[in-house]
Amino acid sequence: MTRKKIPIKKIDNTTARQVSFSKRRRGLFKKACELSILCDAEIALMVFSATGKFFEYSNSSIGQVIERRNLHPKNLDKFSQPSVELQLDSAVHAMLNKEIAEKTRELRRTRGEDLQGLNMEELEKLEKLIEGSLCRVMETKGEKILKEVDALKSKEQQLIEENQRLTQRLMNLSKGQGHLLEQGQSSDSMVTNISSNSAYPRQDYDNSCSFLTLGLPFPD
Amino acid sequence: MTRKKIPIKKIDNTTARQVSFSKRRRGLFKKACELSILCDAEIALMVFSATGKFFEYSNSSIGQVIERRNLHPKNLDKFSQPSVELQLDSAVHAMLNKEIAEKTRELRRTRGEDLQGLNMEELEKLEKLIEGSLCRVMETKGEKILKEVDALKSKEQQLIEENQRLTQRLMNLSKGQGHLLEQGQSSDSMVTNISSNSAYPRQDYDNSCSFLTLGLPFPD
DNA sequence: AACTATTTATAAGA
DNA sequence: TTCTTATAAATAGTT
Repeated sequence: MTRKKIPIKKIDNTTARQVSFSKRRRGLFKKACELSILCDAEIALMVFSATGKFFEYSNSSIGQVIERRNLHPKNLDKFSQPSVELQLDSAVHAMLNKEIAEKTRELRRTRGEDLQGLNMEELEKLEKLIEGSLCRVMETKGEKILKEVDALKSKEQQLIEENQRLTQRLMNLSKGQGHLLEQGQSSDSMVTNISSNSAYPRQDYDNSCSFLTLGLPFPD
Repeated sequence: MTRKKIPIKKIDNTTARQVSFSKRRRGLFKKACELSILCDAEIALMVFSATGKFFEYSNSSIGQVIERRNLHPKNLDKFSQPSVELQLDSAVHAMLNKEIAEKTRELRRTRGEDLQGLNMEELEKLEKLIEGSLCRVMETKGEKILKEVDALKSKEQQLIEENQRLTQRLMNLSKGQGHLLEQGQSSDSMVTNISSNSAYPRQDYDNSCSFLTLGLPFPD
């Protein structure tokens, strides 16, 4: 297709044919790859050269595509013998396939794709549905955050109490052996140290606080 | 590859993606066909669109190519298709049912149901997804409204022109037979009557105005 | 579905 | 095989 237009028939010259095969095979695979990416398609491409060399491309896996092809309603008949059981199976397949197709279409619309066939009323309805979905997700998120804040607060309370107990013990000790406090710290700064050094690794109180135990980021 | 170079990533716009899919699929099949003829190659090409439609090309037969592939030393029967037998059917059922279950669960979550098992990160992701869906629906709705407003405007223009023509004809008539106007109306009120009595039922000019021809409600 | 300005693919030559 | 280049083919955006 360039220096000269060539007719679409087997290239006579063997060398030219092999060169063309290499170039065009690469071109074909590239096009297949682009199609799969651009248009979200699943593709399997198998090529045998005239000399028997094998090449294949698939964005998923050839086996997967072959299987999916065999499941496709269009190809079911090629597999079934005309026995009653198999006919039943085919009917079941057809039903299941139909269900999948419906769910797929519904899902795509719920994601805001394939909307051109809808009229204004249907669009309004879909909009309301999605708004509802969004509300529920946000609500769930809000509840989760509140729960985690509560958990944090109670953890904080426990730590404060623990601090107070420890401070008290130190105070009691220092009454008996006053010189020990001289090399120590004020009780205020001690609170800080105790909470950051001992609270995280300990699991004594509870583990409902997923921010701490799961390393989740604190919401903004 | 034309008016503008496009990046090789999923095309966002659904319509554009579908159009591109059609064009490129045809191009790909043509290239495959040319390669098989020019270079005497055996080719099998299977394509599933994002919406699940299936297309295939082969210069021999897909089944033959698949078989040849399975025989190829390179593909030491990894897990080639389990030949046509009964075990296939239960596997097929299982797979289809699994697919339905997955789609159902996905659909429920997209609707904001069954959210308890999700962590904060997943909730955020879902929220973004649904927001995107909502945007697309609202955008589609907006486009539709604009289109219909445009259609209405052009209809209006046509009616005005029709009115002017009719008025002109009446004027011309009245010049010839001045007395006829005495029992009639002014040309102003005539405009109103003409548009409401004769314009709606007529289809001479076009039928692109879906509010009028389909009886759609006018957006608020 | 058709058009067309560009980009991409590629036949021939080196 | 690989590179170059002149030309044919494919196709994105538009109508």
